[in-house]
Amino acid sequence: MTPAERDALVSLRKIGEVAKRSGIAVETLRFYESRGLIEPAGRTASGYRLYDDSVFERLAFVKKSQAVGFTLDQIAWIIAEAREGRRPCVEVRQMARQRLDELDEKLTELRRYRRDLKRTLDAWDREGVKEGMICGFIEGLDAAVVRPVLGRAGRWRTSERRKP
Amino acid sequence: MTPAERDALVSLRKIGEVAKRSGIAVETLRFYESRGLIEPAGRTASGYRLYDDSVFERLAFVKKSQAVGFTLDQIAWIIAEAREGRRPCVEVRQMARQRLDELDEKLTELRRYRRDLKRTLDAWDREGVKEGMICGFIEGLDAAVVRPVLGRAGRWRTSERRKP
DNA sequence: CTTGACTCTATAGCCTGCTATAGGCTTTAT
DNA sequence: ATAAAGCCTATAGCAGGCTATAGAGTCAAG
Repeated sequence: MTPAERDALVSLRKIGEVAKRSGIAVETLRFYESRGLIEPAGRTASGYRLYDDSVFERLAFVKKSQAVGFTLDQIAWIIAEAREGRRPCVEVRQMARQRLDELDEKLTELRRYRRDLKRTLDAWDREGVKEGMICGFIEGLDAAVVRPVLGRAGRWRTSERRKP
Repeated sequence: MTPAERDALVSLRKIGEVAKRSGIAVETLRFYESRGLIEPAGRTASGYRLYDDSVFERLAFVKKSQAVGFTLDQIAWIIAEAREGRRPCVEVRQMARQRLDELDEKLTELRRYRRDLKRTLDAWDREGVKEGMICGFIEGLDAAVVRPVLGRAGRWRTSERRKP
């Protein structure tokens, strides 16, 4: 019985198999480990990571947490708490609630944004190309359109870290 | 009459004043220049950038273009076209239309996403903390929730660059 | 004439979640 | 026995739009 066969009997998998089964790339799994999201059950004598099946549950947890919108840091924090026997329910709820609020904010922003763009396009269609630098581009937009541009840089959720 | 006074008479401003008037940071202005978005009307003997008032129009153009959702590269392209005497109306319209489509897509995605999160939170409130790793967190989410997670990493507009 | 505000270039960092590369061992299949 | 495939660590790069720092020159006021 080779070592590999022994491992297989107790369901220990190398990283490649975990990647295949989970659909998460090998490099990403190592990256997740570095971020404290997963960890191998052990290592072979030669240093290969060995995972038991609980890693799939863990990965599901990570994916679902991401689906809720948590950052990897938040997820790592939750996992660390859980590992120390705590159940950070209150905080997790709060985090989720905050995400919901952020989401609503973003939705409002995007809708307004979409409305403005639509208006501009319609104006172009109605009035055709006008004077101005580019096809009446500037004229087609009223000053109100010039807003913070969606939290700068087209991102959302990024903690605003700008000096006033 | 000092050189500075002469410049003032023909409305030539140094970068700091442009920054103050436009509300755009000095470094950002230089950054914009490096990206081909603006350029000084000239330089002083000692190398200071001098801008005439057209820079404000230009900056307004940039801001408005950003407000429509164009990337700096796109904006730079439009400006370059204009500088060569072309009026890339057709392309600009197409770009705007594409942005509108992307926006609609993103809105749909966000709405669905919000709905799922709301559902999860409501379930928590209704059923209280259940079994599971973290306060029934995993159980509270059904498999359908585990989706590409908003184009990965909470971004939008980023060109999808993942291998299948 | 000095001090401090301003400007210059060049380069690096931020943010997030990966993705890729280099260089070197180990295991598996032929 | 050998070569391909897989694994290891460490480090760098990407996307996008800035922001910051270092080190040095310039200019205006007191």
